[in-house]
Amino acid sequence: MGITQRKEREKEEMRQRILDAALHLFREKGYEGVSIRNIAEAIEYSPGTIYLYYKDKSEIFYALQYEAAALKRDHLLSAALLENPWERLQAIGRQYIDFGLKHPDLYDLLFIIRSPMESIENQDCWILGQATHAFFVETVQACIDHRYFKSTDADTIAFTLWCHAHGLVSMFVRERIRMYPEERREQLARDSFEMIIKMAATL
Amino acid sequence: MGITQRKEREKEEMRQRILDAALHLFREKGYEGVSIRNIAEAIEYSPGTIYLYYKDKSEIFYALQYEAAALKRDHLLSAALLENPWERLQAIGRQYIDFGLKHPDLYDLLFIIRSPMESIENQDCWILGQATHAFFVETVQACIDHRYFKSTDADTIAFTLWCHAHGLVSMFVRERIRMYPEERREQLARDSFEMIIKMAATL
Amino acid sequence: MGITQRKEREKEEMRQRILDAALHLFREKGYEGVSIRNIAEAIEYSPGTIYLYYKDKSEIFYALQYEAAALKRDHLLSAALLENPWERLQAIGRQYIDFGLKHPDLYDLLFIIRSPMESIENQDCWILGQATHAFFVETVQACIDHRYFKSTDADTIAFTLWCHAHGLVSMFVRERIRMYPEERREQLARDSFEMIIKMAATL
Amino acid sequence: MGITQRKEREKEEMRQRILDAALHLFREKGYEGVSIRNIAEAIEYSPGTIYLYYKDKSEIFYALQYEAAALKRDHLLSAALLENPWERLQAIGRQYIDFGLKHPDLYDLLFIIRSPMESIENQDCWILGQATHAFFVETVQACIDHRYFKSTDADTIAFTLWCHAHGLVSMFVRERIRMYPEERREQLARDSFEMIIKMAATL
DNA sequence: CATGAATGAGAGTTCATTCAT
DNA sequence: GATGAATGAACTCTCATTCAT
Repeated sequence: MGITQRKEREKEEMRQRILDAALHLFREKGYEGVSIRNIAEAIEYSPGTIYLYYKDKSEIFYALQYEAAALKRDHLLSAALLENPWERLQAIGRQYIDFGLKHPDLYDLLFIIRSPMESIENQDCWILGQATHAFFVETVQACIDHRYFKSTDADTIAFTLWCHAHGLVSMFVRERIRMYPEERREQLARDSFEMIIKMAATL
Repeated sequence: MGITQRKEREKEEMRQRILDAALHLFREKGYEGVSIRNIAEAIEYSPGTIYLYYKDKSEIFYALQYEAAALKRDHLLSAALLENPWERLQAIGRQYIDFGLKHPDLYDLLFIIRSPMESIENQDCWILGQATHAFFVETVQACIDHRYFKSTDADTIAFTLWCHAHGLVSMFVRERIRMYPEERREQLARDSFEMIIKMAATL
Repeated sequence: MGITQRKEREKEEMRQRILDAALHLFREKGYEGVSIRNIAEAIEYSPGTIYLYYKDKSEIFYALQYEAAALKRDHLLSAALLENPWERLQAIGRQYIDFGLKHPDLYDLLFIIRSPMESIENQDCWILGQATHAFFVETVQACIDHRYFKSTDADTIAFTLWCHAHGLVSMFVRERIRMYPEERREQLARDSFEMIIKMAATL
Repeated sequence: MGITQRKEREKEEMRQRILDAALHLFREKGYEGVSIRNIAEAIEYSPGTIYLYYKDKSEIFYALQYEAAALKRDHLLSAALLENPWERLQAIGRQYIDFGLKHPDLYDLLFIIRSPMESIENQDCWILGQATHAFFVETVQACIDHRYFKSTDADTIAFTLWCHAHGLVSMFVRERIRMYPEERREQLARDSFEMIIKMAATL
């Protein structure tokens, strides 16, 4: 019994090691830089070994996405603690953007990359994402309930705010922010966030 | 005399056929799916033939991007005709989003795809993009001048609106809109656009 | 008749232009740099046109070799004028080496490059080469006749001297002279030539 | 235990097989005729397999060169044993030429072929070559020290002798010896060697 | 459990050559 | 006489994946 457990644990550790290496490569060299061979090299195992822990490359990819989703959830945790829904909403937005700018690769993985999204294999990640999203919508609803907004369409409000945040981060992640001079970018992001908050307050 | 013209036309047609094939592949299988060999196969020519029309792969890519940029500009032309700046601004936004939803592949090419952006070879496309963007910012400024906004920070207003529109379209293009049931998506997009317009009116 | 002649002349001019371009490319980028396309580009004609003047690539190659052989012969002409056989022999050697060091690419073409030597197409070049060589052997023989050498084996003497000169030049042309520091190379070549002359005088 | 050894041996055998095939192709079709695909075909493996044993094409080339250098050194070993410097020098020359005539392809590889000579990757071969050359020069020096030569310029003497030997072998390797009828070639080589030795004795 | 050897497919490119026009 | 379009084969190299050991 203990043996089985240990084996199980060791297996999990190996999977994690593979994931860590993959994530590392992903951050360093982008999507193209992640190849089975590269991962194998990084963890100092043979390419074949990878297949003992993951069926194929896409499985690693999904696991990576899940990992990113979990990290993102953790990043929003501090915001979740705020009781006041309006403050909480602002904090969520701030942290969401912060996450995206701090971990562009992970954000990319979650919200931009083209991947076989439809595949059911990615369920875990999907569920996690939906939970986070639900929590966001609920916070908007709470704001409505507490009369922070006159509008009562929680979904549209949430979607609109998300559009802004996603658009903002995406421009950084995929470098369309180059439209603006480097020294103004950060300030612009901050100002735009303030502006959307102020705008939202009028809803 | 006519011969030269015909030849010229045929050459142009061939270039277009290559571009069309490339775009098609791009839509179907994403950037990775576009290979010289693939294109060649699609148009039923040998791989070498492609090189008679485009120097290398990236040139095809740039041509594609330029084409997309031109189409997008054309798509926004009708909006440009409106005299009233506030109405013009709304029209620009509407058309921008409309373009993105109607031509997700082109939008992707322009605003999402990872590509050798820094390369100067893509100058034409870049210039075109900047012109369009400048026109957008000028319209915002015109709105300010005509007292449609109290805020006078044209750049931030423009950026914020762009963030929203880009975020919205991006979710469709890269299928993160799957978070929402299919039958609600379009309505949500419309509602969100209305909402951002209403919000903007309070600036 | 005049027309035929003009045509003939024009054809010859074109062949020469092709050859010049080929030679130019050969000098600039080495053997690999000479491709039908490259030549065509250089003379601003289409690749197909080349085939109207030369059957295939190897024919150009042979013509090039002949050209090189003629240039080399011309280079040795001044030596041929000397009456005294011993002085003439020295001059031939000096000029031979001089030619090789000044035109390493041509020397390569003539004496080093692997080519379908056996092919009869190269006859012209071959004949020219033999003539030059015969003249060299005759000069050795003349030295013998005038008692500059005690040995009477003209062939072996000629061959030995040629070995030295060819070895010397070859080391430069194919860069095995790198064995020696750059600043000493030229001096070494000169000294060695003096040495072989002095040695020869003892024969 | 034995397994590791066997694997190691098998790997080495495979590397050797690749090298042999490469050398074979090299002999048959010259440098241009050696391609990864060709080698793969020759050993009846897939092209990719080659890359499991050699990083890239140039590595194979370097390995080949090194092998040739080692064989050549071995070929000269017997000469090295002779105590008398003058006899040793003659033996070195004889063996050098003998090596070149017996293994024209290897000689070509070492002393004629155009290759990325400057590359440091070829260090091993380079070092080996320099050692051999140093030994040769030292022998000349020893001859000087023992008054076999009056001249004291070891470098020039060595270089001159090398020029002769290299030129002689080169003519055979690159077939310029065709200038002479086949039945005389060998004799000519022998005679010329005798002649250069006799000449050297007068230095 | 892990390996290492191997594969087949595919990438972007270049080339000599042909041929209808 | 000249062109330009096209081909097919070749090039080096990388990759995900499989499988006997």
